Amino acid sequence: MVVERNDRRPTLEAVAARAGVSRATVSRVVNGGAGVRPAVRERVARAVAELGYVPNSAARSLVTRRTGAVAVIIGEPEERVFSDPFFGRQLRGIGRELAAADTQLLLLLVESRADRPRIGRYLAAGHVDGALMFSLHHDDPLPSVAARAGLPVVYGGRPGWAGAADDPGVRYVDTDNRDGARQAVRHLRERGRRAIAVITGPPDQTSAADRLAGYRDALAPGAADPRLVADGRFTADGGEAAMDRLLDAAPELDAVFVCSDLMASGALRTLRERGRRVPEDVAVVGYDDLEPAAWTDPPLTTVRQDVTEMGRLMARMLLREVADPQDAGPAAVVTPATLVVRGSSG
Amino acid sequence: MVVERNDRRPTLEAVAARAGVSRATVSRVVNGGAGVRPAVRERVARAVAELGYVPNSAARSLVTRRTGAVAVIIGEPEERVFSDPFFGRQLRGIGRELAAADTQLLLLLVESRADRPRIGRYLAAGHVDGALMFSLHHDDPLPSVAARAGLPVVYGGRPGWAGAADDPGVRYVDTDNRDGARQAVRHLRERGRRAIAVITGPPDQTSAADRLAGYRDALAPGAADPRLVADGRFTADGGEAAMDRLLDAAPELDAVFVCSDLMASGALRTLRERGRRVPEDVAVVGYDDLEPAAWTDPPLTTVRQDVTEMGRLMARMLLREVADPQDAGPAAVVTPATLVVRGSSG
DNA sequence: TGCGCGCGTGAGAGCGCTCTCATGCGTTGG
DNA sequence: CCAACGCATGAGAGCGCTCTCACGCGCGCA
Repeated sequence: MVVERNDRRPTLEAVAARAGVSRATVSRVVNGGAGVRPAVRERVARAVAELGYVPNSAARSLVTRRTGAVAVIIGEPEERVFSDPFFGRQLRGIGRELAAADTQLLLLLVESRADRPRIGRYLAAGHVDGALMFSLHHDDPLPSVAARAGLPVVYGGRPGWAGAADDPGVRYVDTDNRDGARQAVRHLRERGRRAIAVITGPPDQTSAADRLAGYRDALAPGAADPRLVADGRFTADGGEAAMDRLLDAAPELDAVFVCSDLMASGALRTLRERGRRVPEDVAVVGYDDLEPAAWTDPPLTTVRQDVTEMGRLMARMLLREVADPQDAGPAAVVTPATLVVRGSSG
Repeated sequence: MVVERNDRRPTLEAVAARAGVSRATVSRVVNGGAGVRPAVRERVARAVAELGYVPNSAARSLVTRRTGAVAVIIGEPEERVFSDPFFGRQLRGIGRELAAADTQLLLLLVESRADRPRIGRYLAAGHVDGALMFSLHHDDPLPSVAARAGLPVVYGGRPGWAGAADDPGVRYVDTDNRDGARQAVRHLRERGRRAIAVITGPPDQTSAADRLAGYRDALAPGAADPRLVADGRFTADGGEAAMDRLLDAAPELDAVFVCSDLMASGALRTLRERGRRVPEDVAVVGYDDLEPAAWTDPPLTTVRQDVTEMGRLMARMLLREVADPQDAGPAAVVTPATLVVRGSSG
């Protein structure tokens, strides 16, 4: 026997019938109730409550062309997303800002290559009013899918593809990586260090490229030395290996600017193993100011970025564009970086 | 000057006109193309490609009553979600299973109390076909909101409210916490331990309650001793404090079963501080088998649960119910727990 | 040659909502 | 006392899609 499940949820029509008014009036009440006599509004509100009416989002967004939701897309495998406190803090900022605008945050994880088409379709199909994108490789197809669909997007960090920085249609929030790096290196120079090495991230990430540029900016004229540059791939192990290579190539180095705290933790390990004292023999400055940075021995001097605030800014930018695509507002916002001096730099 | 942005995306109508067929035929092609002559199908496909047509999800789900998306709801603040590898691994299992069914995973974070109504509305409004819920407090309103909306839900871990376990309408995937605890305690007894203490989690979480029950099951008859039970609240600090209390109350204890690895790390700290050797004086068994468990000194004997597999099972259960609400299938699945013996238990 | 059948296609209703516009009522001012 | 106005309400179109049903064509069979 097939049970006829009549679990159709109540419609506007049903509420209207119960309250003895028209659909239009119920709609008005549900959407704020302006221009409805208090007595009627009251009656409708009661009917809504009694039936447990909730507007059907599909029907509503079919006509309003709005969904009240925005997607956050992180192009990293779960293992990184769920172990790096960076994303958590950024999401907190985003979440708060969106909640204030009564907008639902949908987190979409892009793990494998195969996820892209599905997510692209999801975006293009109009499930969301906009998207925030992070950590996409420069050849990721999602930005162009979004652009073709006319979907507002704000990027976390300056996107890497050619021309992105100058395209006023590409909106992003970034921190001043270049200046942060400059501060770090200047600080090392002020402490009297002269042979300052750098451990960089993957050159195809703009944050890594910018930090390297800042390092070069702040170096003494003529102090640039290719032996003092090593790629640590933004991982702890990579940092460890890079430090090894640097010490082999340039044993005389007396400082190292490491472009992420994670890599710095690896570099510290190598320095300890090879008997270099920090900061006496080699001063170390990291980048990011993750919590564990303060736990290292000695505590890590590093560069802080206000990640939560960046999240807020991204959300605000997106909401503004969603509300009014005409009103452009700034295409990019760059937040300052601050040096946090601890023991590792002497 | 206001630019008339005609960025309306192409509709079925437009594709139909271009291909010289009716809307119905285009719809057929878009949805698989069964019963359409190859030549026509080809023509339509070309028109779709040329116009970059993507079906409007709102219109579609208005009639199909399907969205092709399911929500994952985690009732924890971001800081926990994004630092506990547990969720990441579970999400990987879920994500794989959903991707195979071409279903989009939406992660909804519930941080503050104020988020609930919005999320409740999101679920009730029909944005998703079903939901997976984790870590909800037993008084969380979301389950009842979902139930009222007729939304299929599968819980991660047996839900805690009264009667949940016996209600065939409540579906969940859990691990056999009770048996895992039994194995742990039995193992300690086999190693000759007699005064076996336990550090539990919050009693309102079913996993904590079940593990405590398993501990009691496996104890020697008459060996139950209230001095040997302490609540560590599932945190490292809580475990540290609980161990302190246990040693004060029952200095003769020769083993402790700690209901989570995190708490065990705290307990190990206390034992070291108070000069008890592990495992010679006090044997320790944890629970969860998080990665860091193997890093402790000595490496932690613990109980492993296949978290990724649990995620898969949850997703599969949900998809099955979404596909056919009649076909109930099992209301609950309990996966086995396995003891992993390392150095801390002697 | 005639009838019926099956298959490919189109016409059109309807999903649940919003929004415009018309309508009807009460109110005010001349 | 009537015209004019404003405000609350209702009627109805239409958002973009799916799906049922009817239609017409070509075929096989009697």
